[in-house]
Amino acid sequence: MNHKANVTELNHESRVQSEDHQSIRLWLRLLTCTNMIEQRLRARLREEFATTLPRFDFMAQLERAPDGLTMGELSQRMMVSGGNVSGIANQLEGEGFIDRSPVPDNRRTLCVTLTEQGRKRFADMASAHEGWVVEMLGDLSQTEHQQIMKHLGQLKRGVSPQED
Amino acid sequence: MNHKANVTELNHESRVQSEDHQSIRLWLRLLTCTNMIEQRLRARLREEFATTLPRFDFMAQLERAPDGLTMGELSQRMMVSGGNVSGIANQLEGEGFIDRSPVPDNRRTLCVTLTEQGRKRFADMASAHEGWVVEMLGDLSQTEHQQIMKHLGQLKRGVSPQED
DNA sequence: CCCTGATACTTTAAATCTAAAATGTTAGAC
DNA sequence: GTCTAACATTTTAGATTTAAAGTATCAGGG
Repeated sequence: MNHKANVTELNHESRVQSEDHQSIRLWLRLLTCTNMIEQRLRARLREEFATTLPRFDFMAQLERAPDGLTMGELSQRMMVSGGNVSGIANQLEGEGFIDRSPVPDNRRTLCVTLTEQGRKRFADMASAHEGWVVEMLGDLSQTEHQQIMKHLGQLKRGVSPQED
Repeated sequence: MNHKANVTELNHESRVQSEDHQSIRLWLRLLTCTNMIEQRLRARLREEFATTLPRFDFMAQLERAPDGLTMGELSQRMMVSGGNVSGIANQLEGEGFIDRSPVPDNRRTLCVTLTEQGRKRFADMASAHEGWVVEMLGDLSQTEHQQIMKHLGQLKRGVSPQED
């Protein structure tokens, strides 16, 4: 019995049934796509750079903010808890990839920046990372890319404006 | 200075810059959408049902498989490691929501099913969960829904067929 | 000045998650 | 029958994550 084709398709969406609401199907497909990509990126970063996705994300946020970011800004942008950011920052600081320096007018705040070594390290990883993402998503045509971006943009706006 | 509008927009995509590759932007937007939804669902499940997303996911997979699933099938469908599934199964079994029973023709395998109590418990959570998802994604029109599903389907197929 | 509440960050405790090793079972080769 | 490799699951060790509590700082009113 050859059920390989089925097996490779097993994921969150396996649970949908005909009576399921459209929105549930969409959510599960979204979750599946993200998990698939995330798992592959995670494995590659570990194999080739002995690092993790959150550590990469941390450095990526800093690379794009030449003036540095506060711990709180990093937490927001990475969409993880503050305690999480503290932990990763401790590691990266210990390894010499980032600096945490006090801000003159607010002693509560720390400004985090990449060190020169951190920038170099990130540059290596970033080009490999971009290659992996293009490998996974690059098959889509220009038009398809734009359409998906547009639709995810709508989706994002729909999710956002909710006050509890 | 009113920068509330900016603050609420901070997320993974904050790091994109004009020279970034299209595929990176798409990936970050996908990640942002998924994280936003996941965080809200996680909070609601905790507040209203004192449970977690992986536990909910575990039970959801079972609900849709009346004949039960093996531990391995659960691992695949939930897209998490086997050890993880063992841990959650221990909890849910201890609480009386699932059964793990041996399979006659293969003593390695366990068949996991929802107990009656588990089915009842899940039914409560599922209807609330569906409401939350519809609340977030339901604003999209029928056509938009279909288009996004189609595009994510393409994306999923593009990510999938990669052999390391 | 002294409170009060908000803010920025860190620490803590508990749950989750992973990769890898360990255990027990199966199937096929010989 | 015995060996070997593959398989299904659990266990282990360690890293990650979160929510919540804790610490320190700030800002404003009285």
